Amino acid sequence: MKPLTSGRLAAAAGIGNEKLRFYEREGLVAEPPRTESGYRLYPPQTIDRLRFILRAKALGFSLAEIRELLSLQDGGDKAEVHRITRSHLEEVEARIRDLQRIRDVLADLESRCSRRGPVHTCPIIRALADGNEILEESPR
Amino acid sequence: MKPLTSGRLAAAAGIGNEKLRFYEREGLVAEPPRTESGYRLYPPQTIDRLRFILRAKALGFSLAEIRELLSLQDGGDKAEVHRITRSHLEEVEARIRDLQRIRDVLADLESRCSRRGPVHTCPIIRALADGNEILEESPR
DNA sequence: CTTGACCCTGTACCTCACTACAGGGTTTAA
DNA sequence: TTAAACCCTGTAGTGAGGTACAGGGTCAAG
Repeated sequence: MKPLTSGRLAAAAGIGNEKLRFYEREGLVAEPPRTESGYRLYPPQTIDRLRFILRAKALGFSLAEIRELLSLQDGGDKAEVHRITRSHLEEVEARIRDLQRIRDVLADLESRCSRRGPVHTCPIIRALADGNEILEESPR
Repeated sequence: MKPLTSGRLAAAAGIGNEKLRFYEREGLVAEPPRTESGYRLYPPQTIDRLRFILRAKALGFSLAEIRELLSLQDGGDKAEVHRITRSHLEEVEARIRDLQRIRDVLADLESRCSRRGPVHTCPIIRALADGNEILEESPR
């Protein structure tokens, strides 16, 4: 396969040209060689690198984490990969717990609110106004 | 109780002065009367309004949703309160499902990665590089 | 040889919810 | 009376992850 122009590479990865340039600025994709006239010519493996990025994003890794994972990909420390994954997993689990707490409160309030009558009798509004049964911890 | 200056009100609600001004600009807190010299003088009930805002935030409502809830608080439609809560609840539930899917993939990959050996044999890196067992749906 | 599709750089803008000044004026306690 | 502590306005910056031009240059088909 031959080198790809930025447009072809972006299309092959299913992203836009600007996003590709953004990833280059962010150091996720290496600066490719250029033609005489300044056009970027990407080696075809860059598609795999982009796919790697997109999959990691789908798993909720931040671009900073992805940058780390990429740097480990070719000859890094397995324990490091582990550490990053573990840390991300813990964050995800914490976020799930936060959201479940929120969901429980909301579901409870909702179920206890009859759809009729004056609004100030609504448990949702009352809970917000009076503060009973609402929690201290912060969601992100 | 007497009217409060912005600093006292902010302190009473446990927030900073600038945040208070921000909420005023955003229409969550009404513009209070002023002294001759332009100082804001808040009616003491404003503390309750701020607490309402903070509680709703703790439940993950956006400022736009909170603005709606506040406007319904004094004489709105109960069905509307319901609608907003329901819609937020559904969002929270969707987010939980996304994160659980992510958690499951991460936990599985992590458990299958021995901490030794070359990095390219690590299922985490392999999954990202080769794309097997990763999902299509996007998290937000 | 012209037209349109492509590529370049740089900068500005988007969302969300703040946060941080700069450059003043006012109030209060010692 | 003077210094600290407070208040005002307006504007700009943060972080994350992009998106959208403007104002050019280049390449391929007809």
